[in-house]
Amino acid sequence: MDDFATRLLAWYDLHGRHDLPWQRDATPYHVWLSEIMLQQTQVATVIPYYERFTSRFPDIQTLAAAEADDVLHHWSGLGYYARARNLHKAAKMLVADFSGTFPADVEALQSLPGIGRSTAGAILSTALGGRAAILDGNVKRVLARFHAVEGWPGKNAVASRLWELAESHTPDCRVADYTQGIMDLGATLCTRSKPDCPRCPMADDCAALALGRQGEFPGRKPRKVIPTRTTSFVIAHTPKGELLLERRQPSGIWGGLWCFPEVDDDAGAIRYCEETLAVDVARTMALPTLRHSFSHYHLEISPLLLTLSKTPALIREGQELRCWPAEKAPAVGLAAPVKRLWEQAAEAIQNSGTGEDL
DNA sequence: AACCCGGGGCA
DNA sequence: TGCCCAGGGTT
Repeated sequence: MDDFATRLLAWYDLHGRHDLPWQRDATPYHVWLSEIMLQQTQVATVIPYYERFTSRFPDIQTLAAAEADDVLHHWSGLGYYARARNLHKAAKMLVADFSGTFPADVEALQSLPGIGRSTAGAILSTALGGRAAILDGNVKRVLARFHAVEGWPGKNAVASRLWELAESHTPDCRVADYTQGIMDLGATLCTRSKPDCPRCPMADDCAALALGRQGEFPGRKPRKVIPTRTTSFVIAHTPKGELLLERRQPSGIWGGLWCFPEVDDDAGAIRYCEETLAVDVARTMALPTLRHSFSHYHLEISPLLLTLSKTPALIREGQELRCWPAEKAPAVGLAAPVKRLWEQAAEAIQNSGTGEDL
């Protein structure tokens, strides 16, 4: 075991995190689920989702047998919904092809959707007793600093170098503790901003610290200007007090989730009601515009609440439409802004019932 | 407003 | 192999 691993393990025993929800009963299922949720998402955000998800889907068989809408519902607000679709698909594959148990090798794990090299390494080393390196965001930061690895880890050459280093430091024993420890170090001391070097067990040999350049590693992603797109949402309100949603395409933004029908502008919203839903619009009310940011563009959403003169027939060629009572957002997959808008619309409807005109 | 984050998919 | 895509939270 190299000195890096020795010191890291000693630090982990004293100062690492030992009480995360998925550490309580570190089954492969629990570790897998946590690792998928932790992709692109911080621990504090994940915890409440993890708790809700595991109480609804306590084991892989329950997950494999569940409805996609139910799975997406429990993912709503967490983002990157492809993760949930891949998770569900992988659960079905594990039950069908591996009798519900996880294969204990990196290759087989990586053949499952949503599991790449790092996630496979984490599952194998943390829950299956194997030896494999991981390279998540925390580990990249620790290694890039310790070895002063220049460049942005999104570049292949930089990532390859970091993987080499990750492999070389991974010990032969106590791999689970080492893996958790290096993630904990990155999450608690070797943080992106204001790293706590005085408390760091690696400080003596940290190349970035020696150079006084901790803040410069890992190298930043080259950034570019991102455009703003505008869109309008049709919030159709039926005489029964229901709101209408449409299921989105399985791929792309908010894939497979339910969303208010999307049109170009207010005129398009009226046209949508009259032509697609084939009902007249009694009243309209604009709700406040909201801005939602993606990594590659900003979306400016103009929501228009439209009171329909009668309930529309919902049989449409090639699309899925459904109405739910406005009082409560339905238990299906909803993107964060859609959920927020649903609540705003419900409030606006309630207020209009107490005398205020739409 | 800038920045961060693993993996899938496609040219 | 090298981009592009995707959604939240944090700073």
